[in-house]
Amino acid sequence: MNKVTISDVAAKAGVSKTTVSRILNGIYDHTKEETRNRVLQVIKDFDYRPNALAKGLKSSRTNVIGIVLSNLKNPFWSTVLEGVEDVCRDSGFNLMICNSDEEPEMEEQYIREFQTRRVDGIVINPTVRNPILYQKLLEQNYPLVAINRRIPDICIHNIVVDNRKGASLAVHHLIHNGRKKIAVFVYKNLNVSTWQERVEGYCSAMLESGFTEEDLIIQETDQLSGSTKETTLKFLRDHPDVDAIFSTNNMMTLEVIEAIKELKLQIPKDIAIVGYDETIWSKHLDPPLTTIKQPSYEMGKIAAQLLIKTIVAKRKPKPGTIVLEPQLIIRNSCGSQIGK
Amino acid sequence: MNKVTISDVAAKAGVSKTTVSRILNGIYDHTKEETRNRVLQVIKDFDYRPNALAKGLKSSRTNVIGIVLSNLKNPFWSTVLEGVEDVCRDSGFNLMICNSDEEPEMEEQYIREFQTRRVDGIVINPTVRNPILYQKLLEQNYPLVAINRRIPDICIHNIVVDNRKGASLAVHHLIHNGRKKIAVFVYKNLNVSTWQERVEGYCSAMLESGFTEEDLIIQETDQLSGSTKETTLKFLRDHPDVDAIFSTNNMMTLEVIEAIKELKLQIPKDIAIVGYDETIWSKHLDPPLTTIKQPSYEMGKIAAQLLIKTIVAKRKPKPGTIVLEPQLIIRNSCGSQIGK
DNA sequence: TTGAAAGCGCTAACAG
DNA sequence: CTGTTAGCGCTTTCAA
Repeated sequence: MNKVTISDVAAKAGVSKTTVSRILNGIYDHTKEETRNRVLQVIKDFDYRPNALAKGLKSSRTNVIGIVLSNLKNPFWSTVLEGVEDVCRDSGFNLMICNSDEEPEMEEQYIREFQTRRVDGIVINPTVRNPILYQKLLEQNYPLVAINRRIPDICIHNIVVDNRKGASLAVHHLIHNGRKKIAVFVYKNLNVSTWQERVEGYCSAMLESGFTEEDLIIQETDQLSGSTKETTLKFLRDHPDVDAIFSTNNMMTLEVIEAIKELKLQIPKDIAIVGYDETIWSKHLDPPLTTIKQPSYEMGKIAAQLLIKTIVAKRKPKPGTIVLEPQLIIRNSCGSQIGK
Repeated sequence: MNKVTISDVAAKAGVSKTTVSRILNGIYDHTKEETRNRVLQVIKDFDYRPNALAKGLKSSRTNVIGIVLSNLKNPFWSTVLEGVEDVCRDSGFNLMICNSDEEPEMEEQYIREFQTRRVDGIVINPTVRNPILYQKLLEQNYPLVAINRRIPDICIHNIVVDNRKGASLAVHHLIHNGRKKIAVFVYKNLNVSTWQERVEGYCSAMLESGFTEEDLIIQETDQLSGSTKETTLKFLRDHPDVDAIFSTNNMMTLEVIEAIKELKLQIPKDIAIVGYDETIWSKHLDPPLTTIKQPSYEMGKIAAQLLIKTIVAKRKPKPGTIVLEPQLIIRNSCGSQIGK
């Protein structure tokens, strides 16, 4: 492969490894321009590339960060990844990626592997089921930023979107469009703050708009492909009076719509629907979907920036929770009224 | 951070580093069970983790592979990535990812960085505009597998999907559904074999079905968001007699459909449409989209398996081109006729 | 302005 | 069955 080392370069240029190293790292202050040019020329001639392993071993900085995600299939995450990638590129970092698949054991194992590889820091969408692990990382002072989900009781960098606000936006939009029986659909999962918060946001928005506890309709559904469609079918038969559904996930929304159509109900005439997450296909659905957009690219970008800053800066940023704002994108799935 | 090294473990256990190293690497043949247990215990007590950098430096194997993609946004690629990820997990490899953004300079730079980090091999969706680079990699014997696009004239591992076949499937389906004026839409890009091949497949399928050169309608369009919609609008006005469009890309298809609807034309009554790539949303479009499915997950999986095999095996697999089969998924965007 | 030398943490002959 | 020793390719005092 690439067998040329710093010694080869030094020998050829008739200088010491030290000098080459200095030049490599831009420490020009102490090298004569002449030698510098000579060395640079040799480097080019040899197509020499410093071995990052050796460098990292010595300097305990690898300029690599890791990201652990849990579901690449969801375009929400590819967008986050893009944000992270762009920042890495601009900061001279490389990126390692892995998939916890929502399993705490996998999450723990991957984090260990990342540490083993001396990755400088980690961006993670946490399963939230490894509190002791997160705590330990914090104590080790290991640069870490958790995104999308809140990690309770542990003071680490945490970047989330305001899910209560998002839900509130959705519910109010529905109410302003004259809907009277509004249900919320949510995946079963006790540990995930995002979904809890969306349901909570739904509840408070309903209550503060004059609805009562009895008006709250919360339908849980399974994340297994296809099962939301079944759930929706059954739900719609059991609740013929429901005239609006707030669907709290982008994949879920697709199945909800499918079920509605299968029952020959019309959107938005019979049922209005607000989805969560703006995707490439949202506006191409029939009808174009009104949805809550999350700043996913920004989340990735901010997370990576924050992480890299805590890695390189002397004065580390104080950990805390950064809350990003969701946004209502109005299209035609709730009726024609514009704005709220 | 994690300051405990192999020496600490050795000292504590009262053995040499060699012994610890052997145990770490599962070379149990030459260690007494008693010492082994003692060492293992110390490792656990210390929560010791070998430094992968030092290991890689010594053994010139990092157990990391790199993947260079060009467009994370497209779900086709997230699926490929998933395939690669799954194989890595099963084989004890970690994955570095980057985004060439379709720019040859970026591609070259990232490949260099990967080599600098002593990544054991690379999976790449090549821009195909760096022939000398690919050639050099081949000569260096650097493990590399190119996916999705054909690299002409260079004998490296290359995994592609049969695009002519895919196009042929699409065109024949359209013809069997009675369409007479069939157009193909393709992105402008002279270097990308996938798109060329789809157009060629369209042409041959048309010609062998009794159409003549004059019947071929090839519409190029720009990859910039929104511009395909404009192109389609203009196209449909200029070609009012066209009754079918074969759209060679999944994003493109969304815009084509949007334009068709804007003109109040009906799918499939007025215009039939076959898309390329099966996505999560294909079946939820209005009407559900008939499309050519590519085995994207398999492509990622096979690529990673092949790459890892050439990395670890003594007898390297012979490079060559592996062709995967596309598949026609029939839904309702071409009329109701089932099968071909 | 430059270089010698001592490691970073690990592996792998080679000896015992 | 276990240890000694010599590096892997780089950075970084310290000295010249």
